[in-house]
Amino acid sequence: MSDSKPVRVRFAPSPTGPLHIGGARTALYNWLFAQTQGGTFLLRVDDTDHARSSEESLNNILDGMRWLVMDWDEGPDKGCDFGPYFQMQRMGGYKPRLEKLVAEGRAYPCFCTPEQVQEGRERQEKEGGRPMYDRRCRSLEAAEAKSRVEEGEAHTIRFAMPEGKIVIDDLIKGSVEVDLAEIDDWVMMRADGTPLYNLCSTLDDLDMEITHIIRGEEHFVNGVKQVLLFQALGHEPPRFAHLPLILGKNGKKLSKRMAQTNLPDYRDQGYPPKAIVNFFTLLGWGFDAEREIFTMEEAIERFSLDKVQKSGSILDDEKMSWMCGVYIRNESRAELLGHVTPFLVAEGLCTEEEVAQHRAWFENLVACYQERVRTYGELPPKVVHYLRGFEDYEPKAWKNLNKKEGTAELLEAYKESLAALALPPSRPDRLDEADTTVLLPTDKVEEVPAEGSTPFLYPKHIENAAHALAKSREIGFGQLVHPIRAALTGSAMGPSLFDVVYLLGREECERRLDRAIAALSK
RNA sequence: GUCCCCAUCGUCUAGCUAGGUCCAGGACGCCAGGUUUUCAUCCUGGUAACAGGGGUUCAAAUCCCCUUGGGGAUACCA
Repeated sequence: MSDSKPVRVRFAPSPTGPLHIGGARTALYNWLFAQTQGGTFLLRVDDTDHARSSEESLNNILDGMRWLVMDWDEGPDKGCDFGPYFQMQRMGGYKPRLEKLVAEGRAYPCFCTPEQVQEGRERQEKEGGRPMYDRRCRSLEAAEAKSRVEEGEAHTIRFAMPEGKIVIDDLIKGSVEVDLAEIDDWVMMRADGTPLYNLCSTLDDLDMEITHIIRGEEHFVNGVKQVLLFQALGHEPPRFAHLPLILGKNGKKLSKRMAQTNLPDYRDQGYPPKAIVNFFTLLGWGFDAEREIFTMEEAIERFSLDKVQKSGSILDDEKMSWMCGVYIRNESRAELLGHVTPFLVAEGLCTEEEVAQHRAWFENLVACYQERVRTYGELPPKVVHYLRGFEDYEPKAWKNLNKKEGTAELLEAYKESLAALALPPSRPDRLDEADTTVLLPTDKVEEVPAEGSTPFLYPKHIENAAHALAKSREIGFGQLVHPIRAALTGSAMGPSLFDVVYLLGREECERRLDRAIAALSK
């Protein structure tokens, strides 16, 4: 039984486009399986579709795998015993065995043109049968075939399908009986002499001692062809596990219309890779009855192929989004800032140097938005006003400013009350101590020291002052807070207002209050 | 069309292998409350499913059959 051999699995993408999320999940399940078995996970590039393969796609796939932290034990960039890991570089091994199969009558040259084959298919379909190659070249005399080949006549090599039935014992689908008469005499080698997927893949899996082939369900019929080829070659085939597909919201095969299908897009928008991996692991497999958030280490402890769902699953991007939020909320402020910085820089809001210089302030800033974003990419637009100011008041904010008579005067009073408080200075004169001593957001601060006992004012103290002001003017706290938020941020939403005041610092708060007062008096 | 696979809340799933503990559990979403200076987070509660029909059995979400529905495959693509 192949089970006794050391487990070796492979992810074998064809570099014809960016890494698709379906492919990423296939890779993930292979990786997971290898981990659970203490086996080897290798990456092989199935680039026999030379017309569509590109180096760009290859790099894209490799980057995507690395981003998801699925490391491979063997692959294109690693020197190992079973290389090379590009099929196009393994050509030498294909020809002799192909010739042997022809000599044995297990494969045969076919001189039909694509057009002739197509006609044959259409005719059969019209007659109510299955659209298959009519196998006319299979009955050619061996000698005749040989001489035509030697004369250089264009031909493909087809596999001579045996008769009868075969039972595939799929690790996910279970036993499936297939009538061989349903399957074409498939082409192993093109007329131009280049080999095709089912040939290369089989030979490579054989040579690389692959024990388990885990891949998408669309390959199921290929599995039958490959088993037959293994047998024709006199070898025990590996075990197969065909994963159900990921479907779009309408239950149809996932397409670009329905969701993002390319992994790089998720990375570019700032989805946390761990959340993606968690989510895709869960899509088609259940951790247990109660939990859906888990680490890969935990998944490895209990992952098994026979627990994989047999039916396709619809990608629910709302749930994925929720899960991303969970992961972001669980990050430390330093991790969060590390992940967000590239997005801030890409938006031109700051440079890496600035972040490094004012690390404490930036950590406080992003920490205030940690519960308000689900991807790293959502953060920059929310914090742009701290770094660049804002152009116009949002309609809702403007309404909050204008709701009542006397708001300008109220803002003036607030500004004066601020003058009495020990607010930290605004950037660029900000002091690091202001943000290393006082950590935001306040609702995560457990204990606030008494006012005056520390050199820096806590947002809580700023809030106390605001309460006092509201009381003295006999207005509700909300009546005070809403216009101030609008004046300070141009928006009606955001973190605790006094965290905002703290982050902005004295001069900037005064500036923005003045601006609002001026705007109101127009 | 033909062949293969699948079928639990709108969605992801637990339960099905060894039928009773399931008038079906969790999560996302949604709805309603609570916390709160807004938004978000958080907490509480609610909504909602065994596709249909036949069997087998004392007993079926769990086993069998049919129907229906969905998916995949039918390339000198992978």
